[in-house]
Amino acid sequence: MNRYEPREIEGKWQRLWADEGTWEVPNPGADGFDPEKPKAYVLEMLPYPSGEPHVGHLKCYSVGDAIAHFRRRNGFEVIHPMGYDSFGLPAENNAIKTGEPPRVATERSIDSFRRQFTEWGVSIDWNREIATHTPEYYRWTQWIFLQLFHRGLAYRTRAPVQWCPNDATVLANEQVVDGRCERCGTEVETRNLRQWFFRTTEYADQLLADFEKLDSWPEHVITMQKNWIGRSEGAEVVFRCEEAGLDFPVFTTRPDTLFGATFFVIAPEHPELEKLVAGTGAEEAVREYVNEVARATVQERGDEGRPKTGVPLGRTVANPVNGEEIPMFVADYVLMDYGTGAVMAVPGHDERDFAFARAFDLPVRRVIGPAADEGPGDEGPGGEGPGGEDSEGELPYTGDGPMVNSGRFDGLDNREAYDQIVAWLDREGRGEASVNYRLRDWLVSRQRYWGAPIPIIYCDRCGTVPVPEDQLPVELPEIGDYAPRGQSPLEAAPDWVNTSCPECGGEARRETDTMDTFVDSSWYFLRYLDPDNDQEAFSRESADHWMAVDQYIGGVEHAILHLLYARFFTKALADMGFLGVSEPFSNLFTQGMITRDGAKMTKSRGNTVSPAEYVARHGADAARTYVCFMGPPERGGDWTDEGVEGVHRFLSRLWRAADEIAGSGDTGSGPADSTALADGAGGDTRELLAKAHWAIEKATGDFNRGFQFNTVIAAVMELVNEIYRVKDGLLEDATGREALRFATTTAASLIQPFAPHLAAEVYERLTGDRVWEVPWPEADPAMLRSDTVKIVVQVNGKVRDRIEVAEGAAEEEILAAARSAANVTRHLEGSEVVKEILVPGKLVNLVARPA
RNA sequence: GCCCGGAUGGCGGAAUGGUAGACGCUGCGGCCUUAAAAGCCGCUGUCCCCAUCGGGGGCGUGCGGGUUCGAAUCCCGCUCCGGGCACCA
Repeated sequence: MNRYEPREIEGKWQRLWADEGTWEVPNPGADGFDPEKPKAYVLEMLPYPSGEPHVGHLKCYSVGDAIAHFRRRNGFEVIHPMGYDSFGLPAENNAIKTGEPPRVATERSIDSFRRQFTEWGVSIDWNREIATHTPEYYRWTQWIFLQLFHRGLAYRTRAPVQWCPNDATVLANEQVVDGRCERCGTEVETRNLRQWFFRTTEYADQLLADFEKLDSWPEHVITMQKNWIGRSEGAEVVFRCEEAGLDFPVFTTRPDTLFGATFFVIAPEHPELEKLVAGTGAEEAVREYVNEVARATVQERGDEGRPKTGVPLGRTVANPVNGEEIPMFVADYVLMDYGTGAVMAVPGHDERDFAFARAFDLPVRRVIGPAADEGPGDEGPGGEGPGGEDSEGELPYTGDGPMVNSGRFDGLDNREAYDQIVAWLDREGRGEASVNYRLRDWLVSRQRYWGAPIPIIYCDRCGTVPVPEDQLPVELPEIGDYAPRGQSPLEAAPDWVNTSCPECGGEARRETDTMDTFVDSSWYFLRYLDPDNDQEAFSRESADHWMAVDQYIGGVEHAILHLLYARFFTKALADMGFLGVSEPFSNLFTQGMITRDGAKMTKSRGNTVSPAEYVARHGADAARTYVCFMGPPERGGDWTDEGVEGVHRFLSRLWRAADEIAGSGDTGSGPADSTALADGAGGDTRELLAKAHWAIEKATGDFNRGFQFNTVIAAVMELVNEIYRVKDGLLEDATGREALRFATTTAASLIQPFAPHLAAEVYERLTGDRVWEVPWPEADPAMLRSDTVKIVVQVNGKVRDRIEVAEGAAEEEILAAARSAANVTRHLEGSEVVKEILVPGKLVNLVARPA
């Protein structure tokens, strides 16, 4: 008998697939393109090539490849490309340390990734491979930047931005977590710099509304994005400071509490602050406070539990609803980059305003009573009933109720008052309904070397001039020193920086910042569709055919950043007429993280798993199948060596069964016909065939039901166990051998999405056919039925016996058999049956009561 | 604090109103072998009872209640663990 040698088998099939270009698919208009064939775009998130792929990659591409194979065998033309997110900080930081150019290290990593993906046997159309650091790619990243610029969606402005002192660059809001740099964990600082932004806020509403257009995204990812966009409805209300001659609009979600405003707060960065305090005598104290706030880290300022601080300004503003003059303060709990940078403070109905009022001993006024229907039957502590002093209720009160202390609105339900007050403000020209978002514009400038240069030139005469499209790409120059010094390392390449103005031809300077690498990965799925096009980023025709991505697979850690940016790009490109779809990813699958010894794998813990090592030891098929078998793929799992070995053992059993059957002499060729075989067959032959059809049914169902790969694989394991149970007996005769051949080829066929090499080998040996070209099997309903069914008999809900009855037996017949089952009669002794429940094909429950 | 997940044998998990623990791992036993490895076969939630093969019963899906003939599954109230958000007016 031969041994299962995965490395030999895998190498053989990988060479064949590469030589034949098995996974390559043609674009519309190309040779072999079939317009009738439905397409499926299966895509895993673009990997960042660093060193070697880790188990997270193994899982992602194993899951994605299983889906790709399954779709192909269900009749789809599957586009399944691969590339590299090859700009980015790790390569650059390595360059700073070692002096080795980032390109060299990056391309070495890319080679390693490509080699391993090949060794894993992932079914990739390598003709479409891209890498974002190549001029052929970033030329079009720059081109898209220019399109956004022309449309007003890319702009440059001076703004307070978050600066990471360690990485020496600014960061997008999304890249700051708890006041720290998401990448390196350093506390970020606020700096006031001129930077490039993409106007993501322009699409805030559409980004929210279009969740409707998605077929299947995990609910929690949608929730996370909704929270991130943070839409709030409210009103903009103008408060006027007559002494300073200034108007201060505020945004509030609670215009119904307007009569409760007892003071007014503006942010320390508010542009009118200096003008406002001039001549009040508070200038010095305010300046000191503002400086103090500026020194604090973003994290310190963001701490919610911190006591409220602030400084009175010696000015008042008039409350538009009642003309009341209320004092103004500057305080850092008001943020400049949300709303208008100023708030009306209603301490009676807002926690934060309440805390500030306590600290500064300011009046607190109730303007909404507790809801009248606090619950009549509700036995609250000291429930005094409606006659009690309900205005003594706890403040701040953030619930609903009737209006009080609100002039002509008193007595109204506060929801109703909300609408009336907004309408009144509108009529008086003092305010209007308004919507605010938490989402900010996307800061894309980075003061780093290893990214796509921003294609802009600054000319003293002409101002900010976009690089003409025919001069793209603006190539990244070679430089000698990559160390960041608070400005882009590109400043150190004078030949490159100094250029001529495309408009007037005079002396001009290039923009030296590069783009955030999330820009590169916001459109790569479009470049795959037309990777060699040197006239366009992608042709409209190719995008119309292949988009949207039918199944996107990746880690949940990209739930906000990458997915939001890619959605923004898609919408902008669609609005500019380059695309016919406005959502890039119809279906999203987020795979769970693999841990080791219950902990996240990190180099410092020393608990990392090298996929290459396991592929070398047990084969790619075992490694791939194992990561899909660990548990439901959307959940995480703990890697164990025994687990991989178990899967290897299973594949090995399948291989040896096939080897034995193939070596047993006269077997048929081509696929075995199980229907013909089943005709008149009994005993083990019949049972084996039935098990094979059961496995087809189970595997197909679980595949379609949210990619439950663990149970798909378990079903095939059961089939293989059944093959072993009957194998020795059935090898005796031709019919038995044919049944075994059918069961074994079925097992190979069902395991093919996970273990494509082994499946190809087994299938070819037993049928002469290529399994990846064979349609996904279909279960024969006739084979799923059996002549008899086992029925569980319960007495009062407890299982007491099992009976076997003919399929389709009459109800009375089954109940009679149930009542007379040996162990049932014992439990019914001295009782009478008062109710009989029959679940067809499953169970009988006899409800008995003492007689 | 708010919003999402999750909790089932020694372990990963299966079962989404109808036999709890499929499948895999671990462990134990048997066969094969001079021996070992590999392989093959069997057992493996827990406690108890009768017994020779075997058979029977109690308990059991984080905790407490409820609905139902029947609940891991549905409802109400908790506990713990994981993730996300958090001075966003």
